[in-house]
Amino acid sequence: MQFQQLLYFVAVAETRHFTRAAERVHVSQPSLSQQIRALEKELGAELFSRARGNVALTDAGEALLPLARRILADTETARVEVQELVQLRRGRVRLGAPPSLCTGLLPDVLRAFHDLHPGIELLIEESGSHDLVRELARGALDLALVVMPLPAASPALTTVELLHEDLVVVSSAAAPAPRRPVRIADLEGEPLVMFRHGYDLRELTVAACRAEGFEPSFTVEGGEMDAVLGFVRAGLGVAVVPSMVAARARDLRVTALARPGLRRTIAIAHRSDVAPPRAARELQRVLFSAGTAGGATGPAA
Amino acid sequence: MQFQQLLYFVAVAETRHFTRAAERVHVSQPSLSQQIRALEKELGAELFSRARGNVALTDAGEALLPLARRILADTETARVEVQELVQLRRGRVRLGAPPSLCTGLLPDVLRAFHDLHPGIELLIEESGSHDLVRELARGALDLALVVMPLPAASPALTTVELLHEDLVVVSSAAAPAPRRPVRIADLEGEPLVMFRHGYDLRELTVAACRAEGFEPSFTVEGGEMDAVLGFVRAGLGVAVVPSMVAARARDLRVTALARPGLRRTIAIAHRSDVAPPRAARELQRVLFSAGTAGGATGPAA
DNA sequence: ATCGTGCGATAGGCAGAGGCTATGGAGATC
DNA sequence: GATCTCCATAGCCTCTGCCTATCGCACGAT
Repeated sequence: MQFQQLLYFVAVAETRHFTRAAERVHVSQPSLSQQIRALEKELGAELFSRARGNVALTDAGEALLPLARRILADTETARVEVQELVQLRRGRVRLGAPPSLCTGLLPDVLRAFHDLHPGIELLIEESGSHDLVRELARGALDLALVVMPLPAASPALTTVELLHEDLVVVSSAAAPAPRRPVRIADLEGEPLVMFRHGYDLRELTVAACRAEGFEPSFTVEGGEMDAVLGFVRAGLGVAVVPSMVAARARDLRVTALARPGLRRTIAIAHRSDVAPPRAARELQRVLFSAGTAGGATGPAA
Repeated sequence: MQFQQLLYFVAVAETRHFTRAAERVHVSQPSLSQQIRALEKELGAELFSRARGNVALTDAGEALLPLARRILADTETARVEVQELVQLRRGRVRLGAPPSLCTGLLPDVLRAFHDLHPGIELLIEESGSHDLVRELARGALDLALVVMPLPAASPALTTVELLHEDLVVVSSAAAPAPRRPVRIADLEGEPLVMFRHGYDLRELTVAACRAEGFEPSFTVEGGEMDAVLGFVRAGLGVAVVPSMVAARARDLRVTALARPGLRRTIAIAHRSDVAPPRAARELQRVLFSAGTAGGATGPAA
């Protein structure tokens, strides 16, 4: 049994006419007759009574017709469904990202992506890089934005650098302006508002201070991104955040760090062994065009 | 898209293994790979992610799988349904027959047929030959038992003689026994119980009397078969009926007609231009074996 | 590090299936 | 009775699907 045979069969059933059915399916009449015969032979039953000038379904033909129609409709559905995935009219991307990027980069990028492909479902997992790497490996995520370098002993992931973010110091607009530009060493003794454990920014900042030979002092610690910014706004201290996040908090004073400053590298990661779904690759593309077009520094040359 | 490709696709999806899938569907592994590739190319999307040692469905594959399963299940159903018709496990016969045969021949034959093929639906249309011929031509009946010869101007029907029935005279067991054997001429003046118009038996009997030069006289006329027998039983007169019917009315006196007597020829008719359904052909076969095995005379040599 | 092993992809050849054109033959039509 | 319509048949060609043989690659064991 073959799809063409069913197609021809339905055409004959509907036209009650071999020659016209052949025209409809764009084959010669003998080819159509031959295929109908082959189908009848395989099923072991005549499907049409070929009375002169009056082709009619036999009982076997009547039994086959609805199933043939359904099979053909299903094949069409299959084609359409796959096409919708291919053409990004439907689909799903499971994207992991650290909180700082969810606040800074993602809103605009996801908005742009959604405008391009409104049929694609976007699932965001907001976690530290460590968790994201694990979820990627499990197959629970298609893509993740991660802070480089990845934790040691990472599973086989492919990473592509997306952008470098400069870190800046934010402080309350009401407080006295700090010296500009701020050096890391200037943060010694400075009251800091610090993220909870798990933020890459925390590890990065603390490591930088230790490299300068001091332990940073926290007035408040443990909050998420929004809370940290709120504490800073309330004058509880200053915080080190990505420039992209600082740019969005317009009522805070933003001070750059003195060279060489602090920067972190954001990369897009996915499993090396399986190609991400079409929609995920498209999101990756949009992320890159946004990354290079936006204010942050693009990937290293 | 082809059925085999879907079959191979489902096999790979279920085994997650090209080589084992190829074994399962009894083709070589390259052939299977090639067909999967062809399917992927036609659909324009990868269906499997071929990670080393871990073949997995892509999103397109996930979308296709349920439809592929359903399509394959439908083809199997189609095969089975047609087979059931072919093997007479299912089906329908629309049989027309005159009342005398519905009373005489059919009960036993239909019982035998039903025992052979309990899944076949039997629809009986009880009418005069004239109506039956019309219904056959319309396609409302598959087969009809008709009294020969057919009415003039019959549409293109194929008839096969089934049996010759002798007509006999039945009379009340309580009434005085008629002379034996009765001649047609003896019916002159004899009170007759006569069927309603439309019975072939009526036309046949009246024609026979007229051929002898007299008009038959009816005490009661217009009843169906059962009513006529009842009137005879009640002593209202005698009636001319087929021997097969008379044999079933055991409380009536049955008297043969003197040679050459009266007989009628029963034939099986169907449209010449379309072959009857399988079940109808089978009923035809059973009718013949019953006709030759039963008490009546078989078809003319 | 090297080799063996398992697995999917690739190459090349063969046979069959399905398509086409041309033609046959049986009813219907004028 | 000539013609027309329409489905079946015949013969040929191409393309496809299957096969065997082999490659390439990653992984595991030695």
